[in-house]
Amino acid sequence: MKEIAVTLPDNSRKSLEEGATVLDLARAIGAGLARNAIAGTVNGEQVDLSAPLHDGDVVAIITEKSPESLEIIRHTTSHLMAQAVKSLFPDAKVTIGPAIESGFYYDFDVENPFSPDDLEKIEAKMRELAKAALPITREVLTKQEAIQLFKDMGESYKVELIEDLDADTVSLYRQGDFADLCRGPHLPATSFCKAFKLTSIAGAYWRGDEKRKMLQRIYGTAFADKKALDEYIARLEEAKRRDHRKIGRELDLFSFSDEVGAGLVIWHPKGAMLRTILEDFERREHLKRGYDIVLGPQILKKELWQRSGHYENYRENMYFTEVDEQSYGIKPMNCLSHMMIYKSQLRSYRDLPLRYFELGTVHRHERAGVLHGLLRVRGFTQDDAHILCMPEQLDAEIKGVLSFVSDVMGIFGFDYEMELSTRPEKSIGSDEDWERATKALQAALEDSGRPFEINEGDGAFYGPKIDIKLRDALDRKWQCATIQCDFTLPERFDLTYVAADGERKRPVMVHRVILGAIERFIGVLIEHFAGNFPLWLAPVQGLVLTVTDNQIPYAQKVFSELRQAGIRVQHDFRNEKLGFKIREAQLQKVPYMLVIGDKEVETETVTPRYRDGSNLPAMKVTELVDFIEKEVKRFK
RNA sequence: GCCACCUUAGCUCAGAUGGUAGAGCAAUUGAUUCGUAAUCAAUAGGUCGCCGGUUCGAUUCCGGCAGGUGGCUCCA
Repeated sequence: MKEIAVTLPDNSRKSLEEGATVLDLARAIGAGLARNAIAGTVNGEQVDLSAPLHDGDVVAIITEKSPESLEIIRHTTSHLMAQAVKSLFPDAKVTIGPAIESGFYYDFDVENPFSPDDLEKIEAKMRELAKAALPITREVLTKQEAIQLFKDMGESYKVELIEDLDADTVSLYRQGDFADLCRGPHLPATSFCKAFKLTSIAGAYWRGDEKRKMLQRIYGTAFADKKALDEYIARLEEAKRRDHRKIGRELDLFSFSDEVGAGLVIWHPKGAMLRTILEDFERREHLKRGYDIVLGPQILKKELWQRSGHYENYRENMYFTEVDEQSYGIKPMNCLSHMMIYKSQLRSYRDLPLRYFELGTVHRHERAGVLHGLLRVRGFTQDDAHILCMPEQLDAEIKGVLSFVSDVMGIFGFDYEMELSTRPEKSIGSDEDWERATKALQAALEDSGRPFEINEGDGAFYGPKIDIKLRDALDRKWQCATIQCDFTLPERFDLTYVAADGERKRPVMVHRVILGAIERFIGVLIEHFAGNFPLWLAPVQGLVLTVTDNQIPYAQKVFSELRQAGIRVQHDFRNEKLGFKIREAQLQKVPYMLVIGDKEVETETVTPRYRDGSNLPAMKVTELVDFIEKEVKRFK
């Protein structure tokens, strides 16, 4: 018998008989490894345990503990689900079923949509099939054979997929009487699916195209073992507790009203205070960095929107109002007034860069189905700025914005993800402009030292952009900061500056937001802190509590002194037991409860209790003010 | 906009196979003056999202609309 040798991850070599598989290798290394093995990596490519090895291969065994195992487990579980669906609903046509970040899904074309009861039936069937321990086998067919096979099965979506594939052969996985087109790899048998749960049903367009048929998508999740699944479910429950819509109501921050309109936020006193704190913070930070604060009107003449191209490209999302036979567009963006400010006088290269900052409230008619709490609304305020600069200043300006983003996110304790979107097929502007702008964005990203992704062809038609995304409690990504280069508007509005040589030149425009929309940012902020805002952001920093009615006169004095010192305090002098008042303050997540009983009256002090339950020593009001001011300065 | 589901008191939720509804918390009133997560009692509170249809009768069945939830699509 011939022997082959393979290399393991630790660079050791192992000799095997010719024809040995990944599983044979695992066995040769150890029985325990063979038991835990679920797949392998050969020369950098993931393969099944049953894949044969060749002389010189570099091989690694994937076990349940390997980071890459989750995707394989989920992918196989999605096949298991498809098998269950086919067995319960033989008329269902299968389409695609990948693993995703939080689990997996599979799309089916069925006559009648699935009901929640169906979900339970399908899950039960999956358990039955898993228990049956059906081996999962791989075979390779020619494209023609595969098309014929799926045609015979009546799986027209699969036929379409295979026809579009750019390959001579395709691989097919079988388990029991179920077969699916798939690249793999997969678990060796259905019994390896040990911990899964179907989570929801949704509609989804075939191939993501809203003009094509809507399929039924079933979402589920799967893990290596029950413990990990339970942890995931616990995380979901925690996310529900942190939901900004729930906390927003409980802390009385904001509301929506169908009498007012969908997607229009009503800020209550505490929410409006939180907003104001953020806005003040923003104004200070922008002034520090050389921005000028500007302010434009809410409505601008329709003709101006026609000139900018918004009327042509964005009209569907705009609100209009007509007065005295003149149509006005309610602004969906803030750029136009900023352009008008630039144009209000002749600009010299010595004036540039100009950075106009506006906390600009905009209205966009987002489609009804997309609204989501504070995270997707129809009226919102952006921390918007437009930088007008010479092309050669672009690099420095973009770096400046990125470091601004980094500073601000650091203060809030947010981690974020960055994406660079490049020139789409439909776009305007010269190759040279695009290249310069894209390079500037990329250089700034590289300079930041953080990882980033590139979305080829995903830029705006008027220029490339950097998107910065934060995650909500459910790990959904929301775009907050964005930096976009724009070649159109300076052109359309004929913006110029006088260069050193006396020539008129065209400035470059950068649109950018740091927090994005204040509404969305607050939504993410609420979930991030679960409503426990740090002292500098807390709309109510302290609550003065009396033990009995006897302390009210002194407590009143303390309360006014704190107010005068600029501390955001409220009081609770109700005739309730202290325990009850503490409980309420705790539920309101007030950082400091300032307890006043006979002791404090006598010594002219207050005893602060932090919301984590710890007590500070009794202190004078002036000491408390100093303490709070210090904490606020540390953004704590 | 599309698919599915949901809408009952301020909030969280029960409920009747069609005969106009209940709990807890909150609110109000009274008693209690009690030092670190719920004092006790009483009272009040709902055209059962809105508009149509079927029916002797609709909160319940059907249709439309509005709002919401989870997705899809979109996101200049």
